[in-house]
Amino acid sequence: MQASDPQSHVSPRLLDNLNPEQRNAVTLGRESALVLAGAGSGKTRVLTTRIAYLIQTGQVSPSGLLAVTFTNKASREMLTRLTSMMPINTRGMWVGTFHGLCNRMLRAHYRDVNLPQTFQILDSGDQQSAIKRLLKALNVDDEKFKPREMSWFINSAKEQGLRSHVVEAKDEFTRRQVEIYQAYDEQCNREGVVDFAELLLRCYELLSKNKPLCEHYQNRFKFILVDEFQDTNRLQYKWIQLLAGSRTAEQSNVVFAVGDDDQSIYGFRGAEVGNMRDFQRDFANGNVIKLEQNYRSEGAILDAANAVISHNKDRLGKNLWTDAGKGENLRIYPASTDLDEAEFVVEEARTLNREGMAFADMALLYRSNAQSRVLEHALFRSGISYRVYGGLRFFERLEIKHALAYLRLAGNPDDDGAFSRVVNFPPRGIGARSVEQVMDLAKRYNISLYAAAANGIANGDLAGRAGLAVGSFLKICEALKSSSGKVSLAELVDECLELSGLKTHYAAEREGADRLANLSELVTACAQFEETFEGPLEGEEPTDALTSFLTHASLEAGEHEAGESDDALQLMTVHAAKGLEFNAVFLSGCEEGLFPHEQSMNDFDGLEEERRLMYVAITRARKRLYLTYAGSRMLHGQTRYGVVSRFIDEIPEALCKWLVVPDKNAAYGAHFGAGGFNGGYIGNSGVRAGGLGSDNASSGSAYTGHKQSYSSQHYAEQGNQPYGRQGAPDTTRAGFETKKADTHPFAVGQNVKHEKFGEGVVVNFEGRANDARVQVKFRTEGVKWLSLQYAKLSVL
DNA sequence: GTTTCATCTGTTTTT
DNA sequence: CAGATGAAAC
Repeated sequence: MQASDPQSHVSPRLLDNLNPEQRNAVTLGRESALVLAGAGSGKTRVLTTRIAYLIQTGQVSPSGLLAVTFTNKASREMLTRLTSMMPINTRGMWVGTFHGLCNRMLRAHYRDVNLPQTFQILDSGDQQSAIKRLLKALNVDDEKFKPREMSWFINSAKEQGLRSHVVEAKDEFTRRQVEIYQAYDEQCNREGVVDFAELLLRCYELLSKNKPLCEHYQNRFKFILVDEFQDTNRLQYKWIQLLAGSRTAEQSNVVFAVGDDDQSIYGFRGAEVGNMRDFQRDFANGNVIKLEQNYRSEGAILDAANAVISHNKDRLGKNLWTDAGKGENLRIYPASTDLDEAEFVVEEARTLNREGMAFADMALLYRSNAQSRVLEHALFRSGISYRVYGGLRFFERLEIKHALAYLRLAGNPDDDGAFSRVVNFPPRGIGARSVEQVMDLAKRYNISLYAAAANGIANGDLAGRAGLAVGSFLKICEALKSSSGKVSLAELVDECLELSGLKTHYAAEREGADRLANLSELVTACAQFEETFEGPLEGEEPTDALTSFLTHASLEAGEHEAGESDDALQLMTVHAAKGLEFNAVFLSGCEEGLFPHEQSMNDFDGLEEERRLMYVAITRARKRLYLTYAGSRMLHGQTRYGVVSRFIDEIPEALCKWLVVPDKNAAYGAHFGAGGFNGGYIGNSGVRAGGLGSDNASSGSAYTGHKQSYSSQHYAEQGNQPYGRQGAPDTTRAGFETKKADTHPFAVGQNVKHEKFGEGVVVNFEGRANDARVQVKFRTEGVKWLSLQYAKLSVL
């Protein structure tokens, strides 16, 4: 390797435009290293360029390296970039997520791990229902052992590499949990299914127990690259250790780990930041490369991020810098309510758009999904197109799950989860009673539900109406099973939708149109999948298209990729935004209890993780960042009063520009009337420094008379400590509702009465003055739009 | 056996 | 507030 300069073989521009640290990382020799890559420091670029570099310099063949990421998106991105850098056939390369790669190994050695070739993967929902089913079968009180908590217990044990027989049980309760854990694993084995954590654990055990096999992989993967290392859990760490080989340092494979401890935001699901420290000890041996130059955000944004994260105690230490200018200050908007916050975002996004920024370059972020509702509502009314990421994904939709359950049964009749999901869906006269009979039979003979049902009918245990109904269900499954080898995947699904009666069922249902559309989307998805589906590589176990598709459905859940074309504002949680960047970012709900979330703010680790989450949020923005919070918001059906997030307080005042809406009416009046008034709020820096009183008084006559309004009251009362306990929420509330009454008397939620339609409640409104219309949900007449000008509507 | 209504509950992030 | 579950009506 030293004989000839390896760089001479490298394609001409591969290493261009890399800064010294990046280049260092890319061209590193045969040694393990930890790359501490700050947000926006070109992490993915380094990772992919290194792969290209290793291949081009002949240090490794494409099949001799293993690159593992955390998300499907990241691995796809890696492959895309790689193919754009060099002509390469990525098929056969071991690039994927932890779960994807483990799945691949388990499929290849399914006999060694005691799994059926067609084993299926339980997603978290499937796992939950499996546990519920188990608890019922064991006659365990699911109030005392809640399925949620049980799945947490089981998953965290697995993520630490612990099987039930080695879990320590200090008390009776835990002992019982361990028993359930064991029973759960037995159930999964019986049914031939694995959950997410099992995928990793089973693979780890395969390698650790099967020395020749482990050595085979160790010999193969000379270079191992790990993305988002801070998100790895203990089991993943040990898996990497196994593959790296625990031989002498010279012989051991090279592990190149890239991560950012400041962006570790998955501790709640078992990720251990501590792995980064351990890695330095076990692998890198002090070999740490820091990427600290940020190419994404402008100065003020970056400074704010650094300031916030500096409050964390437990850090490896890293400070991002940029040679971009200071840029704009962060804009902070204290909204009166969540509705006000949403309206602000709408107005502001519109203004930015008018000024030339595409909506698609803006993101609206929130801490928890529940917050998106109000925001979406405001966007919907404004007519701005938007896209929500996350939420329920394609393969998680109920109707899709049902259809997939039939397909799973076609592939593996022992899948009791799938069986119970659809025995009586669509309803075919198999009630709880009949299902119980089948379950009893299954338990008595220790066989699957499917087998029990078949036996029961054959030997008369299951007779009469119940027997007939169950028989018809089994017929459907058999028909699908016999078709599965013969027809194409898409045809099979089509047949499944017909035979099962799902199509008919949803066609008859009042609100079934969407579900029907999704089902036909499923057929399309199958056709597409089949097109790209390639048989096994040489030496690989053949996997049929059906099993592959079902695996794909569990592992990838189907991100929404439609609608890329139109210019839509992007809505997502902060977690979902990790790795992305936008010209403008709105971070909503910057309130204590929400962000930091109340579930996390009480313990030290939780709070530090929340702060890292804040750091992630801030560093998503390139040019402009808005932080908004609301004095009150609806949460779980009741109004909650919030105070500004401590994280905002951790941002130096000099980087902030406070936006205040002194009076909504004045702002709207100006907005709709005179054209010149832009936005309706006044920039105010130094508010928190205590200068507000005078600032407020001098900033214009338009609103000085409205001391009632939330913002001014807020500051007037609280001076330079804006987030003390909320003093007078009642005034706030009154102020807000008065405002509503001014626009028209029928606020959302108002109970009203109509001469013809009777009583109802206002659910929406639009327009103003003469052409105002309200949407009313009547008790008996359904939902109607009414024009206030004509409809005789009275307040109740 | 199925539908509907009412009550309850749980609320962070996800491969 | 919404989704899930359970009890009573159909």
